[in-house]
Amino acid sequence: MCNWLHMHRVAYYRAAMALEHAILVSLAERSASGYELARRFDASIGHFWKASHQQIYKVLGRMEADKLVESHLVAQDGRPDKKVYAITGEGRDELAAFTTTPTGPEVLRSDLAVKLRALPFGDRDAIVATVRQRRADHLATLAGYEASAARYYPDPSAVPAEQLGAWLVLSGGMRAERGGIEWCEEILQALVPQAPGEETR
Amino acid sequence: MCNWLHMHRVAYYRAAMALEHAILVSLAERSASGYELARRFDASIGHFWKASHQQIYKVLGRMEADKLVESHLVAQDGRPDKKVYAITGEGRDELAAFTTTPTGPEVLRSDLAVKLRALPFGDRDAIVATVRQRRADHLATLAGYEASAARYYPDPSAVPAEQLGAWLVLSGGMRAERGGIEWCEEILQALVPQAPGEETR
DNA sequence: GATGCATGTGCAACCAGTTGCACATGCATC
DNA sequence: GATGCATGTGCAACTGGTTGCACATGCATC
Repeated sequence: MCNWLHMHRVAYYRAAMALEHAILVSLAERSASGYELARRFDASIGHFWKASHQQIYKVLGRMEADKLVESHLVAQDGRPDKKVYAITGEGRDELAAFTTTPTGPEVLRSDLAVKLRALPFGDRDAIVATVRQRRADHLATLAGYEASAARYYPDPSAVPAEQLGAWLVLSGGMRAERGGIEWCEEILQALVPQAPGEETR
Repeated sequence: MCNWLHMHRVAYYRAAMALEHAILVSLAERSASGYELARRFDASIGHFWKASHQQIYKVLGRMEADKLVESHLVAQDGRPDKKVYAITGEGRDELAAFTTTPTGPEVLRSDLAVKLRALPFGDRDAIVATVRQRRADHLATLAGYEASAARYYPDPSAVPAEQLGAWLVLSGGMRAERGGIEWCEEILQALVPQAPGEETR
């Protein structure tokens, strides 16, 4: 029972709705409640696609109306009931179709870049502090990724086929963090020239 | 004449409104019409912060109401009149204040990551094609950045202080593109194992 | 018994950005 | 003269996402 609006949306906006597809991937791997999905987005997928629980519930509702997922209530003891969502056949079709659509160039939005360009008009020390913070964030995120990598992919040259995609994503995440760290260090070198040893924190 | 809404917005949303700040930076460097700003966003700043001309006109209108910028009409011959915007003192204050606000971790949204995680549920060849396209896009963007770098910063070790921020942004852009290219190549190696020479396109 | 916390679902208001469209000038080209 | 293009400004409708809030269960802790 697709109404016109639904068809319109699927036809024209598919490329822009990656949150739906991220949820479909997550549910294709394992069924989950909205709450569990939100925590997965905090933990693994969320490193590459953030989503609040409110947004997830909203999208899940729409996806259920679109028959991409279906839910059933599960009673629990010691905790509130939960609504477990599972991907449908239509959802799997949509996910497969998504992989065949071309992806436009990534949109990157860098607050830090704007601040750097504002260097002549702003507070140099504050910007340096921001860069140090950013560097620390990248280091912490990288450490988390490396722990995941060591745990789940101890031998990167022999990743099982069904985990290859997830491994490549994690590897890309580590690359991005390392690149971010190097950029921060280049910036600090340029803005705070001093003995390299002092730049450890 | 700040109304309550305005104060509310400035107080709570400053960190999230980087487009305004990107425009302020651009206008601090040189006054411009909306049309010219849109082209700058296509050319230089836009590599790190996209904005359509419609969005720019909308934000400029709000910024003028907020007294961050001011405009005057300029008649031209052979072309339509234009409305040239200039940054105000208040705008410069706002820009300086922006540089002192902490920046949260960057939100990255990667369609490609979602597609990679969808590998077991989708079309491997189509994903490979997407990665090849992405790699080509990164190569083209990088070539553009390198041309800018060679032209405007022939000696990276001696960048004038007032251009340092812009140079660091450009350098970060090149880093990001090179990182993206390497990631694409890692993905292609993993998905299409073959003689390296064949992976040139 | 109150307070806080993890679990669990969701609405309402708002904001930023996209898409599609409208309309205007003046030049160059078919 | 029509058609297209670069220049120029902008509105209306919509979507994706954020923020703030509400409400519920049951456990542990003060």
